[in-house]
Amino acid sequence: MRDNIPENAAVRLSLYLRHLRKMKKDKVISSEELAEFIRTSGARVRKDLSFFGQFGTTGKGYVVGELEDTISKILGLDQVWTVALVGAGKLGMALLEYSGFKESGFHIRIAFDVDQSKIGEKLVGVPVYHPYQMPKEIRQQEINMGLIAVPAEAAQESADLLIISGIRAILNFASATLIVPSYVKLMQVDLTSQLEIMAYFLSHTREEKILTKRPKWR
Amino acid sequence: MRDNIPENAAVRLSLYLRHLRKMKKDKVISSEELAEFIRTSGARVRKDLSFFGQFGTTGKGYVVGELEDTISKILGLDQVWTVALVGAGKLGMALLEYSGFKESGFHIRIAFDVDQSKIGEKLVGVPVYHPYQMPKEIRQQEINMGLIAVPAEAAQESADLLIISGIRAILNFASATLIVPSYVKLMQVDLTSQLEIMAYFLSHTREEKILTKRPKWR
DNA sequence: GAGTGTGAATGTATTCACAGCA
DNA sequence: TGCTGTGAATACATTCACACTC
Repeated sequence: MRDNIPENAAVRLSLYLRHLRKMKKDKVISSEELAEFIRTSGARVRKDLSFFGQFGTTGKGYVVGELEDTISKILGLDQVWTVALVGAGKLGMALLEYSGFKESGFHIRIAFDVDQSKIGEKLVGVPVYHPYQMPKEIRQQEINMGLIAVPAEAAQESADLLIISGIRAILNFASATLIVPSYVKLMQVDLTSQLEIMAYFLSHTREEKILTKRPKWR
Repeated sequence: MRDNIPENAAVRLSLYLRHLRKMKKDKVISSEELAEFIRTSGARVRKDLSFFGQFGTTGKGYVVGELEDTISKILGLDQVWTVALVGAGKLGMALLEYSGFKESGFHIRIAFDVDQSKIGEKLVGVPVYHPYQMPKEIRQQEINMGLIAVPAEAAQESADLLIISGIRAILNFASATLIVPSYVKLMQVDLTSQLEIMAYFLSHTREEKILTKRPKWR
């Protein structure tokens, strides 16, 4: 247990969890079954879990409810995480209105924007401040994470402010490559980049590949 | 050149491109400089490019404008890509309104929704159809890619319809693990999952790590 | 001299395969 | 018998290091 955990074990754990949540809590599931859903191997599932302990019953599998709790704890989801939104434009508003966050224990508590007409108001129940108030407000309200939804030009500045304010995890929606210290976890959601990758795939996939590699599908 | 291309070379190429676009076209840049921006090594940049040919000048580096064109071609961005949106709710609308797509050569040409009040209308200039018209319309209008922005329960169904309609690249925003044939490129944008990964990071990063691994920062 | 292009060396992730247990 | 947990084997990705060119 726990020699060295693969970089993206957390990614997979999150996916396992998503699947487990949809299942009956008292069902028993094998690593192979769970793996199939996430498009990986049973061995990978077992190894991912083995880094953190032994949760299965030999010869049986894993009890769904137990495993769900275990993974939740591993991911740190046994607490509420507080989130700050930087940028309350169209995208920012969509994020504020997205209910999925709260359901999963992520609460957007505060927003920042330079638009004077928004400052002092509440948007979807969330108070809006000017960015210069970030260090003070984020510390006071003990915010854990930041979402950046500003234009690309302002993204680095926003990140710098968040980091100065003590934030150690940032989800960036701006189409900009941010530079952050390595003790900050930066994740990127860049739609244009994703489409470009799909374009690459479409451009480079030849018919032969499609025909020869056709797999079992559902 | 071109023995076997790493899975995520396309991801990095897209990032290189983003940086090059911001630079003077006649500047010459070394692999090391380009790498620094993207947080990788010069060797990795050179290797990524070497899969596709030789584009640099020994002893000098790469001409920004030329490299930009080259990478654009590699990614298949020398054409317009047509996109279908499935689900015209809040998120769908935000996607329709997002101007970044068109700037990069991705045009949302058609949308699908089950909401009768939207069908037959145009949203942000894009006509809305009922999903049952997908196979016909997508073929007729020669759409290349699909965006799924429906509730999780309807996501698999939407994917199936897109695939039946001939779509080979799907960007899924629903919080659902979709099953698609391997000849379809599926990319996932799952905000909840991203936040969970950040929670994991925050839960498992100990102070010692922060202190010992402190790096150069800007 | 400076920096590309690339085989060889290293490091990391995934898969294999099986001992051991319910 | 069926499936976990895990070392060993394999595959894959990254980095190193240097011959070669402008």
